[in-house]
Amino acid sequence: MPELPEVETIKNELVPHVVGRRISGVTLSWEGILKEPNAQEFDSRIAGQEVTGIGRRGKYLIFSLGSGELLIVHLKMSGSLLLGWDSSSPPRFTRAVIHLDNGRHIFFRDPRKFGRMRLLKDSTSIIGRLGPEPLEAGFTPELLARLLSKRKAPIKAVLIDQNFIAGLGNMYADEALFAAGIHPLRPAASLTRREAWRLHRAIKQVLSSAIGDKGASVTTYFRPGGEPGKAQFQFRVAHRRGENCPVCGTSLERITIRGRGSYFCPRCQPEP
DNA sequence: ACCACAACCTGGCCGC
DNA sequence: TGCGGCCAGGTTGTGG
Repeated sequence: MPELPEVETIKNELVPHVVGRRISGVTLSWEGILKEPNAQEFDSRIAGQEVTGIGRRGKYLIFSLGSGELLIVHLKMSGSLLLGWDSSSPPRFTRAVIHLDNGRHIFFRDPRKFGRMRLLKDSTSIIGRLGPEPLEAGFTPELLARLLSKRKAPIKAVLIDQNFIAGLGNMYADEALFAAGIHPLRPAASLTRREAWRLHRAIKQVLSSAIGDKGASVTTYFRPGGEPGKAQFQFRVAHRRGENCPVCGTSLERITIRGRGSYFCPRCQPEP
């Protein structure tokens, strides 16, 4: 599932192949992948544009175009962007193909059809509400502690709220809570100052380490060249129900919080 | 402002 | 071999 480390990796690995190229056209194999504008207008506005840069905000990928417009892509749960030379044999579940002027193509593959792309003149409506970027300097322990003190919901639910912090998803929230020794059902405001600081450190560590491993290939995530990431091998609790805790040996548990599977160690992360 | 939940989607896996 | 049920979970919209 693409969270911040996966989207960051995709961005980094697309840049050398895509920035400076022109988009000769886009083929929609499934029109629902385009959120706005309509297909006809999209085609006329994007054809011939140079990609001048690729950025990331939270889990959004942002392609800057020569006209100043932005192509904003969200991969949701099962999307990937794969580079290839042969558009006559796209990967299975390809929903759109972005054709580049050097004969290369970006295949937007997405089995579950949750992913979307849109063409906008201005990104503020999309990313303006997002919380702070957890790997940037503005995300300080003091800021995290202050934000947490205002929220009564379970800390797990708060961490995956994109308006609270941008980019953290289900897997890395579980990993950060384990690293900080905090039970996922603890009310956010109940964290002590010391716990908030531990959590701040854990979030940064877990995300940076996963970027170093080029993301986690738990189910459908692949890098643009088709290779998997390696971060899943570093997971200590996520998707490991029934396995033994790497710290204390206790059997790891899974509970559902806000409809999301939450994995934790009942001993290292004591009940609220 | 905060909180909670349903809906959107479909493939892969497991047990029977 | 087939089939039903579970699991994966980011965002949006709705309502309290």
